[in-house]
Amino acid sequence: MVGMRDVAKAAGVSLSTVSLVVNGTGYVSDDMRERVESAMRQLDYVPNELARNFYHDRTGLIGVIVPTIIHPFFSMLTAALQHALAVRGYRTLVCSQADSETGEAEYIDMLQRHMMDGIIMAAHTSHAPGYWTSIGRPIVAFDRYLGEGISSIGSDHVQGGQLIAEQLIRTGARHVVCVGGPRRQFHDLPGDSYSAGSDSGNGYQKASSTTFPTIRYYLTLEYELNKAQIRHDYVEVGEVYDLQRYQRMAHEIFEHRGDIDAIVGSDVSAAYCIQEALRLGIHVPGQLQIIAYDDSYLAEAAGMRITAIRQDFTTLAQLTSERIIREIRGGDDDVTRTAPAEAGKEPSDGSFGASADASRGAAAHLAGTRPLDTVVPVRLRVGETTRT
Amino acid sequence: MVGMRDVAKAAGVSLSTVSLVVNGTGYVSDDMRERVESAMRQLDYVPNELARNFYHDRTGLIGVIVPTIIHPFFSMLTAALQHALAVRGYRTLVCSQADSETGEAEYIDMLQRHMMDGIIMAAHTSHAPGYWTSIGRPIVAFDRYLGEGISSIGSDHVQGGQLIAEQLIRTGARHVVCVGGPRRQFHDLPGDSYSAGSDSGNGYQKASSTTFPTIRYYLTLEYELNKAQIRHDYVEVGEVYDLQRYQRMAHEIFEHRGDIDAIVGSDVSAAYCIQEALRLGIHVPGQLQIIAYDDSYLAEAAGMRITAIRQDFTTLAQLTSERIIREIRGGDDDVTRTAPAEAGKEPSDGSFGASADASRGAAAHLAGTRPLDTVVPVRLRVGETTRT
DNA sequence: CTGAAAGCGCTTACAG
DNA sequence: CTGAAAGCGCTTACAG
Repeated sequence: MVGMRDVAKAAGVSLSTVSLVVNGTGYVSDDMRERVESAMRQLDYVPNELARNFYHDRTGLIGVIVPTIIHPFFSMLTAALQHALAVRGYRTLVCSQADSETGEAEYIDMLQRHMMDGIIMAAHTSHAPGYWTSIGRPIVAFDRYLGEGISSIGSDHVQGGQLIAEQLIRTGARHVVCVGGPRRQFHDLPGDSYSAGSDSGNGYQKASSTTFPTIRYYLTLEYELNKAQIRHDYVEVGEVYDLQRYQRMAHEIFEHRGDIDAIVGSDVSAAYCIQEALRLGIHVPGQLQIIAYDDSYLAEAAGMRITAIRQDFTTLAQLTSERIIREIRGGDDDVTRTAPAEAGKEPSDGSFGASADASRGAAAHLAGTRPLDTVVPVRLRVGETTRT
Repeated sequence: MVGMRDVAKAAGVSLSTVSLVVNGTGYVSDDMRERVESAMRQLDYVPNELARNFYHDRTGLIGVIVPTIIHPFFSMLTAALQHALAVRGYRTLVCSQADSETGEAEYIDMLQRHMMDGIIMAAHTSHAPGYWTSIGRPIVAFDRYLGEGISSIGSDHVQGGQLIAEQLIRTGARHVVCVGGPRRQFHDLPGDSYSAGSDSGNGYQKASSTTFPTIRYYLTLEYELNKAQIRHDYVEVGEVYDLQRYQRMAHEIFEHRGDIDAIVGSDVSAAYCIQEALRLGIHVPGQLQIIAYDDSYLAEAAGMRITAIRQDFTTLAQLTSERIIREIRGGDDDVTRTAPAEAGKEPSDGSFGASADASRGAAAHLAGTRPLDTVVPVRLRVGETTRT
C-alpha cells in the first residue's frame, strides 16, 4: 500500500506538506502543491481514511436501529434517514433488531467501542429509560421516549388521531376497529414512574408515562370517537417482524366482527384488510372504510389506493439527522441536549416544525402520556378507501 | 477517555498484558488477569475498536449498493444480506444509488479509502466492465456481470423463465405482457464485446453479452412462448426508483392492450396491475393471470396473494456474503477470484447451490448472454392470481 | 511557507 | 509468562 510517506519521498517534500496538500488546509506554494499532486497521481495514492478517522476519533457512521428493514414503514424511514445523513456527510449503518441476538445492547456496545459516532433509535426497547440516559454517548430517539436528556422526534400523533376521527365522524362511521401493537407496550417501564393516570374509560389501564408516543394517536382517536358515541374496538397484532401475522389478523377481524364499518391501522394491516375485504366481496369504501396510519408506498400498491395519514418522512429524517449530528459535534456532555421535561408539564420549547401537539397535550385523555420533544405535522392523503 | 494505558497503570502491569487480557490471546496468569479485569471494571474501560481496526487495516464494514432500499425486492435483499453478514461478523453499510450524486463512483472511492472492506454491487451500473476489474479491491456482483475476475451471484433466471412459461402454456394463455426495465439496459456496454448475437426474432436486438442477467429470464420466457405460439409483448417501465411510474404503466397496459390475458413482471408491477384490474372489474385469474417475478412480501400484501417466482433470498445472501468475505480475507490479488470465463464458453466450475443454468446456457436463444458464476434455484409459489 | 517530531490507542514481535 | 519498544498512516502544534 502506498502511503503519504511514499508520496513525500517521491515529491521530495516532508510528510506534513503532503498532508496539507491532501487536506487543502493551510498555505502551500503552488510549486510544492504541483510536485505533491503529480507524485500522488504517479503513485496512485489514495489517503487512508481509517488512519484519519482514528486520529480524529470518529467513524462518520451513524447506526439506525429499526425492528426490521423489511417493514415498509421502516424501510422508508431508513431510506429517508440515510439520505438526510448522507447529505450531511455521515453514512448509515443498518442495525436491524431482528439480527441482533442480544437486542439493542449489541449496538450500544458498538457505540461505546467507537464503531459508530451515534445512534438513532427507532425500535422498541425493553430497557428502562435510566439505561439509555446512562450510556453517555450520542443517541436520539425516533418516535419513542428513552429517558431524560435524550431527544425524541416523531410525528404529531395527536393530530393524526384527530384527522382520522374527523374523517370517520363526518362520514358516519358506527363501529371502528383500531389495529395496533400490543397495548401493554405502550405502558410504563420499570424505573420510569410519574404521577399515575386514571382509567381511560375504555377498560384499558392508562399508563402514567409511556415510551411509545404512538399511543397518543389511539388515545386521541378513542377520545374523539367516545365523544361522538361511536363504538370502537382495539385489536392487537404482534411485533412488526412477522408480516404473516397481519394476514391472520385481517382474517380474524372479518370472521369475528361482521358489523364493523371502519378499520384503522398501519399500512400493512390496512393492505391485508383490503385483500380480505375484496375476497369476501365487502365493498370498500361503501360498506367499509379503511385508513392507514403510515402511508408508505404500500398504501399505494395495495388492492386499492389507501387513504392514509402521511407521515412526513423527509422532515422527520432531516430533524433527526440534525439532532444526532449536533449531539455528536457537541461532545459527550449534556450541553446540547434538551432539558428533560418535567412530569405532567409540557415543554414549550422543542418546536422546529412543531405543531400544536404540545399545547393539546394537556388534555385529560392524554394525561400521563409523554409528548415528544419535537413533533412533525401529518396530513391525511385521501385515497379510494374512504367516503367523502 | 480511559484507555489501556490507564488500565495498565491502575493494575500495575504493562500495556501488553492488558492487551493480552482484553483479546484473550496468549497466556496470562490468573493473578494478572484478575488484576487487569478488576481494573477494567473499576475504570469502566471500553476498548476503542477504531484503534484496533486501524492497526489491522480493516473496518468490518461491507457496502451494499442498491438502487434504493425502498423497493421491496431490494429491501428484502438488503435485509437478508445484512443478516448473513452480521452472522459472519461484518456490518452493513447501506449504499443507495439514489443518494449518491456521483453514482457508484462515490462508494468505490470509499472502498479505496478504506472506509469499507468490500462492496456487494446489486445496482445497475453505467461503467464498462473494465472499470470494475481495475479497482483491485473486494467486489462481488449480485445479479449482474461486472467484468472478468469479479464473481457474480444471482437466481437461476433461465429456470424462472421456464417455470413461468410452463404455467402460462399449461393454463392456455394467449397473449402475455412482460413488464421489465428498459430493454437496452440489458445490452452491451462500451469496452465489453464478444461475438455478436443475431436478432432474437422478436424485433429486439439481442446483445452479444450483457451485464444484466435478468434478460435470461425474458429471453427464456419469450423463447418458450414462441415455441408454443403464444403472443407476447414487452412493456418497459423506468428505473426502480420511481414507484409511481409503475402505477402509470399498469394503467396504460389496460388502456392499450385490452386483449391480454397474462401479465408477468416484478412484484411491484404485478401489485399495481392487480389494483388496476380490480378497479376495471377484470376477473383475476379468470380473465387475466398475473405472475410476479420477485416474491417480496408485497406479493402477499397486494390486492390478492400473487403467484410468484420465489427468489431464495437466504441462500443468495449466504453465498454472496461468503464470497465477499473470502475476497476480503484473501487479500487484494486475484488468487481467490474465479477464473474469468471465456467468451461463449460456459464456466463449469462456479456451482455452490448451482442449478443447471450453466448447462442450459448453451441454448441458442441465450447465445451471447452471460451466465452468472453462481446461480441459485427459484421456485414458483402459487397464489391466487393464476389458474390451475 | 516548510520540516522534524510527537502522538492518536492499540497490537505485536522481541527480549527478559 | 511479562515488559519495553516500535509501529499502523495520518494530523497537528511547534520550530525554523
